[in-house]
Amino acid sequence: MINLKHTLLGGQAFNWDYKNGEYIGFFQNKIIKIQHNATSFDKETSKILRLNADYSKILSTIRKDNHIEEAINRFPNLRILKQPFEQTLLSYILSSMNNIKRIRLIVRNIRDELGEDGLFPATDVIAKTLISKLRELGTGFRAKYLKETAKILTSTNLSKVILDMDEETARKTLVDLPGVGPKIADCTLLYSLSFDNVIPLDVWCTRVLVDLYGLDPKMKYTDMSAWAGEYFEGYAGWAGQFLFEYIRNR
DNA sequence: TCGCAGGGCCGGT
DNA sequence: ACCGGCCCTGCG
Repeated sequence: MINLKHTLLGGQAFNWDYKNGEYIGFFQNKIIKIQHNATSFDKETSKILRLNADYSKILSTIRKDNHIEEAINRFPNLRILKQPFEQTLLSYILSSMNNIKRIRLIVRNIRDELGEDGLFPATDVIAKTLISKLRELGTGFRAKYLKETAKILTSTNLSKVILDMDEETARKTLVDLPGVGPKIADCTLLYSLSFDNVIPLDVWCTRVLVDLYGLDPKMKYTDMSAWAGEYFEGYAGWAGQFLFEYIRNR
């Protein structure tokens, strides 16, 4: 059984709700529903949930100490999602200096005011929306970043070519976008592009690495990231997700 | 109540 | 490399 609750409603997606026994996710081109007790999934849902990932191998690789062990036991069958690129990137632009509850609210404001039929709006719609309108929806200082990045996505073939890039090339490309720094780039690399050894170092994950793993809090982002990547041997992203949920819910 | 902090990033120095 | 500022609001 997939841990749908913590996978869909945890920290890696902002577009799912739980209602009447089913999880409902809104995307730019479709609504996806998953029964809470589902044991089989259609092709599309399987792809999003990454059912073909070698879960037992991932777990056996990252089980390196008591902290991660506890986190895994606390959130059994937690998965990393594979989410559509543009919506993921745009949503995470809203995450900077924000909290999850409010990010979820803003994402819904954008859906309700700019989207149609309950869908998240197409990227070109966001690109054409006035900054003032975006600010009305609660985006704050991120409004111009959201619009500018949306404009770049609609006027280039970035969304297509990034799918064939290696990790470093993709990261550099992402960081060049307005409102996208190392953290948001890493979220996109992991939650959409499936680079499993990328660990988005937000305040929570940094706190874990400092408090539980003894890293120097003054370490630079890239150094801390490299440490985690080596320690968790290819699956730092998965380890980070367990630890993130663990520390946020303790 | 009130001040801090929230899945950071940008621009100036 | 470092640091102040930033929209807005949830939370203790």
